[in-house]
Amino acid sequence: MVGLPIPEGWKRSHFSADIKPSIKGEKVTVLGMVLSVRKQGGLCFVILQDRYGTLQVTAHKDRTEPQVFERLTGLKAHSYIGVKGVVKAIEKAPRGAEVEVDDLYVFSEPKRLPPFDMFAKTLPSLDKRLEIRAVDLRRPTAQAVFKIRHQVLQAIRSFLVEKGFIEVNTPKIIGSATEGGAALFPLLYYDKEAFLAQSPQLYKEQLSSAFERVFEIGPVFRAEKFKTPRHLSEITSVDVEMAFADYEDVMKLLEEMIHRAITDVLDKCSEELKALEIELEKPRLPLKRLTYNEAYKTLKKLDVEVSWGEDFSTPALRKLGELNPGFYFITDWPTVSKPFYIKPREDNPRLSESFDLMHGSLELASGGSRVSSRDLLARRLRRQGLNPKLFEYHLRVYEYGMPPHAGFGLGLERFMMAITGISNIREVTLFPRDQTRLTP
RNA sequence: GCCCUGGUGGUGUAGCCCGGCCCAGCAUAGGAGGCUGUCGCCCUCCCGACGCGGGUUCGAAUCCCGCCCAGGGCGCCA
Repeated sequence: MVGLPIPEGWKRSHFSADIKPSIKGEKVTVLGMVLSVRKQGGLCFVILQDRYGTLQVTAHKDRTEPQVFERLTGLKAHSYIGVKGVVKAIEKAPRGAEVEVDDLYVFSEPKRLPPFDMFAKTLPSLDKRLEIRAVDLRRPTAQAVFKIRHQVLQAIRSFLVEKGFIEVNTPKIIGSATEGGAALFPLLYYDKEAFLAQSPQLYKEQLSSAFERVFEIGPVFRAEKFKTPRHLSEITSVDVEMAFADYEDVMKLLEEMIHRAITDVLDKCSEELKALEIELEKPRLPLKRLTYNEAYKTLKKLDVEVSWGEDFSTPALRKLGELNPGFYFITDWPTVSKPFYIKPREDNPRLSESFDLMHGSLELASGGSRVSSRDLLARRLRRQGLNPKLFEYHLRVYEYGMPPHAGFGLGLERFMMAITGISNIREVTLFPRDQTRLTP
């Protein structure tokens, strides 16, 4: 029976969520995956999981066809089945209603056991689960993470669209580094050397001159050889760029965007939040804004090692996270610590119009006002040791005029970590890529 | 790349410091059976493991060396 098309009469009539006391007496066909089978003498309870949740299926020995009863009680978790039966309103049943089996169709049974139990308190190591990630994702708690992720993406998209942004996609195969540095994956592009894009940065800036407001949600690639619970080689970046705006404007946009995302998750994902035991709170706007210099002084006072002009070390960020739980901005970074396209402040060029969005000690996003003068951009490139010739394709656009613009890039997985409180980025990524993991 | 910790049945762990009491304990999954309102059911019985290679020793899961793998920390960043 494995591999056969869905047989006559076995199309789904109801989802689990539709089985309520109010439709008692109706004949239904439900399809899904078996989570558990509990036999109790002449009674059998099967928990079936589908797209919308779980449902109890019951069989009484004295009321069910003997073959059907035998087949049902013999089922293992991870079997994909169809059940025809009548909806009963039963107070003792999980959702106040259950389906009493008349007929059963088994689409597929597992040939082997997954190395974990669907409800187990103790899970196998993440490493083991990732080897058969799709099976791991059958666990209700694992699913909850990605249902929340979906809601976050929906919220971000509709928020940005409402604000007049258009969604774009830019090349992921590029001919030269976007921001310099060595953190790129090289690849062979026909007979040329090419790279996987580490950011849509330059493209989105260019596009902001044509469309004014653009955003892209897509993968970016980093070849950094880091093995930490918050780094991956491939991540999803939410990139936003806006003409006629400065960093204050886009900080406001960003905080409203995450507020909207969290609000929507609270409204629409209460089941998932419950499954993950998350106490999510809406951040209060405006978020706290801490300047780099303020943070620097605070850390210095606490005898944390800091060096002006450099990014904060991990231990320093941990300290800042202790002092500032939740979401906050660190603004006005030293110009030397930021990429060439970040605009120095007019009143003090040693500082830049830039910000990082933090959640505790975790960096979620960074952004700022951009340089819109071609000559300044070329000068900044040179000063950072980059070859302006490699960026000719980019500088060229600026010769034809460029509006002032600003933007940010938000790491979607990092944001998911902040929302869910999950401390390993792999756990909030369907198929994570890191130094050692290239499959599945 | 460096530093630190750890690898015991399908899975999660106890045992390791202080070698023999460990033909390795517990839980869960799996197999057999029992149970008519369970709800991560319950009860009885069964099955099943010391990462790999060398060494020390009368004797190694336990001590030593090498390798492999994993987790954490650091640098970098989202």
